[in-house]
Amino acid sequence: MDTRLLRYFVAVAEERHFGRAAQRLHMAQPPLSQQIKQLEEQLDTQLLVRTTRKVELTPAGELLLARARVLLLELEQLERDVRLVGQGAAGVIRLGSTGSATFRLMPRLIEAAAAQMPGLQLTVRGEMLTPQMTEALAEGRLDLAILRPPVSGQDIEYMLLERDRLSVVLPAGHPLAAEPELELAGLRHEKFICYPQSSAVNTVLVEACRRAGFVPAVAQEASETSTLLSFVAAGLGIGVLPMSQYFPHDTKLVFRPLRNAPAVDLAIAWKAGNPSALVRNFLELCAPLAFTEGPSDEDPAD
Amino acid sequence: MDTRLLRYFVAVAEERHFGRAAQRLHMAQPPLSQQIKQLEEQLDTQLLVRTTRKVELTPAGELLLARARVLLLELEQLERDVRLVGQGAAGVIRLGSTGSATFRLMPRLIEAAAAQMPGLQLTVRGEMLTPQMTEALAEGRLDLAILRPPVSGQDIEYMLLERDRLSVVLPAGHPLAAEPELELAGLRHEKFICYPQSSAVNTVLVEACRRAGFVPAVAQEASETSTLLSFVAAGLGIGVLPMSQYFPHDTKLVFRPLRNAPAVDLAIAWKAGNPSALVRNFLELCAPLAFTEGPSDEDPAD
DNA sequence: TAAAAATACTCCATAGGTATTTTAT
DNA sequence: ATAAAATACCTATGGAGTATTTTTA
Repeated sequence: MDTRLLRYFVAVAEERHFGRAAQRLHMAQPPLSQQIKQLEEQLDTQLLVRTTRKVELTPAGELLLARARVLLLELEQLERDVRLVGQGAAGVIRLGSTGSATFRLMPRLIEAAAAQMPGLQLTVRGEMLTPQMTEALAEGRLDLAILRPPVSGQDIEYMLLERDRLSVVLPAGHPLAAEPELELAGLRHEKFICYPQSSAVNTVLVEACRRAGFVPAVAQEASETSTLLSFVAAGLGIGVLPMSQYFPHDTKLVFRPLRNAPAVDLAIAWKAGNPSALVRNFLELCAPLAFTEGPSDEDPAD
Repeated sequence: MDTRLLRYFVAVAEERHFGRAAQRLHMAQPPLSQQIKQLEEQLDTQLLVRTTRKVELTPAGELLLARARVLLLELEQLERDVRLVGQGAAGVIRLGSTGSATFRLMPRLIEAAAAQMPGLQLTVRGEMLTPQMTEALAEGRLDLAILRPPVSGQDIEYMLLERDRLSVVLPAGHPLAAEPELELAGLRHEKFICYPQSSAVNTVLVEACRRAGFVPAVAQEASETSTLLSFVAAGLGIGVLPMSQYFPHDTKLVFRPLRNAPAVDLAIAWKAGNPSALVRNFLELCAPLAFTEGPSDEDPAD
């Protein structure tokens, strides 16, 4: 059974008149009569009772009319949806994210997506680490990931969203809090509250310390920024983290910039090759949100 | 979008191979490639990624595959259902019935219908009177009615299902209970518990009494048989009702046949003209259930 | 280089058009 | 008598076939 025949039947059944239905279908009456007859033969069932004065539906015709309408609407909807997905205007993006993007960058992205890509459904998995995310991208378990470069090796492309710099967070009474700006080398005897070993920030920190000639002493690991800050506030050690992570929530904490602070970038990454139209559209949406030097809306000093 | 194209697409998407899909569709590969290309052009959307080694689905293709399968199944189901309704194997019959058929005849009909016409849905309205039912049939509010002839006039056809005869029911101590068989004329001085005036049984009774030379004195009307019998048992009067209504439920009641008992028939009626295939099938199913003399499985005497 | 999809072309089935007839009110 | 559907016949679009080329793993 062809959708064309269904459309023809619905037109005739609704108009109860072959002539008017033919007009509505932009065709002549005789071929319409033929096609309806053919439909009835195909279904081996009389659908219409015709006299020269009126056209009436048989019970089978009533059933067909009701259900054909629904089917045709569903088909139309399907066509629309396929078009939307094809144009990258609708669909699901599985987005991984580092924990430190959750509170500043992610809300902006989600807001922008909701406004500009209403057909997009974002499935966010937060609190992931860079190697986890690159692996998930490579294996197709994620479509996009917000992570901190560097990216180990293969098959991952990315676009910078934010260029950030490391800064130091100290407990309020700490002697180094007297200095307006700190040197990394001056921290060699401190105890550090660190992000997990495999995290991008920790990788950058350890490498920077190595260049400054020491290995940082890890007092405690903390996988979330809030935990890390509370450990620092409790005096368990000092923290080193991206400036953007700071906002003045606690008087027991003091932030100090680092001279020649190592850069930590935030980027959106995808598997190299052909990202889907949807992913491409989302990346276009991200591009204007990207900026290259630390936060501008908040002052990280003190 | 044509169902043919959907079928083609589903075949290719499932086989992930144009050649095999073409085989499955009993056609050559080149026209299949062309048709899929055409579908993609119609939808303005790439559905498949082809290389010479493998065929893969785009997100739009995945969506189309999933939903096209559903749509095609629905279409198939619709075709089946229309066929069933067309052949009168499925659909709804609105069946009216006189109250006195509810306990003997109706269960047999319903059982037979459930067994032989599983697609049939019977909507039964019981406790109706003959004139109500003929009117409802004429106006198309009922498809069939189980009623007692005669049918007043117009446009109603019927088939006899049961030929029954009137009998008398007496309170146990009644003088007439001594007789094994009664004459209607002998009841001229009795008080009667009657069915409603417009009921078919009452019509037959009044006419029979008129011919016997009297007008029955109505002590009480009762629209249901059970009510009527309880009034008789209470000694409020005697009853006259079809033999088939009797079964020995009460020792306070005595049944006696009437000599030359007037016939009361039970028939199934429909609007004259072209009953639908469904109604015709149901009538065919009823025909073998019809019988012409009173109950054979139960003995109405005493 | 070999398997598979795409292209080029040909053909014919059939959807749709026009002219006319039949039918029911 | 007339409006409307059915029939008869014709045309041409496009779906499907065969032969061949292109592509990429």
